[in-house]
Amino acid sequence: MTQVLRGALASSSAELIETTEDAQNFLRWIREKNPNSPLGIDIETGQLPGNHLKDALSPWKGRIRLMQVGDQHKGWAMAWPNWSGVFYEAMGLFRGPLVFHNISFENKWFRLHSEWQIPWHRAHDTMIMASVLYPHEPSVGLKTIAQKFVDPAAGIGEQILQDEMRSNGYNWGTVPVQFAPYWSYGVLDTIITTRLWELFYPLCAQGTTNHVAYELEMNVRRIADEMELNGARIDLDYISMKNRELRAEAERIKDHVKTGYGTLISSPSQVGQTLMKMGATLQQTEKRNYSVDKVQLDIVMRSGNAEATQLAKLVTRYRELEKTCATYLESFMDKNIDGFLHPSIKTIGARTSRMSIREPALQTLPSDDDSIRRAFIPRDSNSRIITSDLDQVEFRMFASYSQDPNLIEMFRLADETGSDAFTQIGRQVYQDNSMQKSDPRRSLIKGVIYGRLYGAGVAKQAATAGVAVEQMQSVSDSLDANYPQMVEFQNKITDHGKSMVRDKQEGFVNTWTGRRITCDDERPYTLINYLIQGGAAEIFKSNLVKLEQAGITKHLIVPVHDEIVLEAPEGDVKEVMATVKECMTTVGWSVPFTAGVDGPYKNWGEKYV
DNA sequence: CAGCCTAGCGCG
DNA sequence: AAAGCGCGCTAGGCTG
Repeated sequence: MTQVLRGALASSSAELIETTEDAQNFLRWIREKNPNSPLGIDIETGQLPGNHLKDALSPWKGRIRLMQVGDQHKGWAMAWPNWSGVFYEAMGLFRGPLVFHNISFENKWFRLHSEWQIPWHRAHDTMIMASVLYPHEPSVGLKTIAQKFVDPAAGIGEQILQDEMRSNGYNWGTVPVQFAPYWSYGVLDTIITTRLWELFYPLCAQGTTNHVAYELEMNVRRIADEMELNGARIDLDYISMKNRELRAEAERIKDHVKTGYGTLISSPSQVGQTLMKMGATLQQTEKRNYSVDKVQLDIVMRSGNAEATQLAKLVTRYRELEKTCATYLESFMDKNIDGFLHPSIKTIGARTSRMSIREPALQTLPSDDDSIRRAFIPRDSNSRIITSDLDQVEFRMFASYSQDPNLIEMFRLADETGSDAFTQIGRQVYQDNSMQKSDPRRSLIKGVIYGRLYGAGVAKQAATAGVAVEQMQSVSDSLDANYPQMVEFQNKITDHGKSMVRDKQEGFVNTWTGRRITCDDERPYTLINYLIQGGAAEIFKSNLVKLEQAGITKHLIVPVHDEIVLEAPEGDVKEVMATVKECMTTVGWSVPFTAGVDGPYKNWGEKYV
């Protein structure tokens, strides 16, 4: 069946393979293709009959329904798995570049449902290209990007398909493959993707400033997919036991507060009103409500009013229980598949290129106690958990950039003697060689340094540390006296940003890979943070590539900004730990990036006790 | 009822 | 002169 596409890209055509003759025509078309010109690949998936609609997008739960292949002008669709053999044959014939928009999606489906696997060395992703080239774009989805760069009408296909599906009562699981709007607009996506490649590839090919970041991101995407597929094993017995216990306590508190005060404990506005009636003083938020966050409740608890103190205590405890149960334990029970969590890793999650993880948010597990992390266990009883953290990666990067000789020497000494960098600074700044890591002055130093990296002023640094501004100012002054080039470098970056904004240009920094990160016009002071946070994220990503090259991708579980969690069979633990240490270390900077390796553990929580 | 916003809170 | 950076999730509350 042939369709001439309407609307956007009107001169393009799409064909559905329904007979062996169609298949032969498709294979002839593939053979005659110019191998230097790319082939776009896209799939449509759906939930299994009787399953939930949301399962349509999960490679662990859904099924592939349609495969589409196309170039800038013409594309083909074929039902899966009926014509999978023809697809495999075509992939064997074509040796040129393959282009996807969001390769991670297709990759995981191919990994779980296909004999053919993506040849990554000649694979491209126009979504990753867009993310690297235009980090400020709010959305890099195919429709949005195509409307902007290919054809303002590029979104019409999806709209027509949606309307047609609705009026026929179809969804992604039930729509017949032969339904023309379905397969023809599926084909259109490959045509659009190939055209995006034509626009973007020259901007990130070898020789361009974006090339290093693009290659890094393609590699990281492949590795992140393997982590998603590996999954994180969780202890369901422990989780349900813990949840029952904490839920019961939460319900008791909730009922008690409802009957005792007539207040819905989970409602900040009701809690605020009740506390005010009890005579507490609360800060107002921008809206009319009173603020009842942790800081305000702490103040209430210290104010002396017994009744208000009691309620504040209950609210604090309730929130802790609610967070633990809802965000973590129950979310894990809901999302696990056969005892494994397969989170979704967005490899360019932040504008600084940091990764983010969803469903569930495995980067935000509590670290002040072990109750959640101990739910994470190795995949089998013979394996152990290992973790590796970069040592002060952002501070080290700041130090290298600053080129401050005292700071560089301080790190050299700290690494040589195996001592903690902030303690080492304390010894120098306070002229006290007996200073230990537990010294309270250490945390002030750490507060000033990270506060600066984030763009905070001394007042904010003092407030965060809970000390007087004068005290913080004196720490800050001492640091500047000892390491003057730190603040000079910071000023250089911010001043450059400010002057760019004054000249009506975007303020930006280039990270060490060449990646360009822009700031909001009114916030040039964020550039120093972007440079460091972005650069550190890229160091960590490079380490992931080294881990893959060392052959231990199958052991990777979850990345946490500057930490990687792994597992390994007990017998291999020693060797894996040595490999991890090596891969997580980067030399060649004025201050090297070092890493610790911890374990082996029987669960992730053992690291936190 | 879905979709969106805010307040609040978890992490590096 | 000063400016806290970056995320995801949940409950309550409001809107269309």
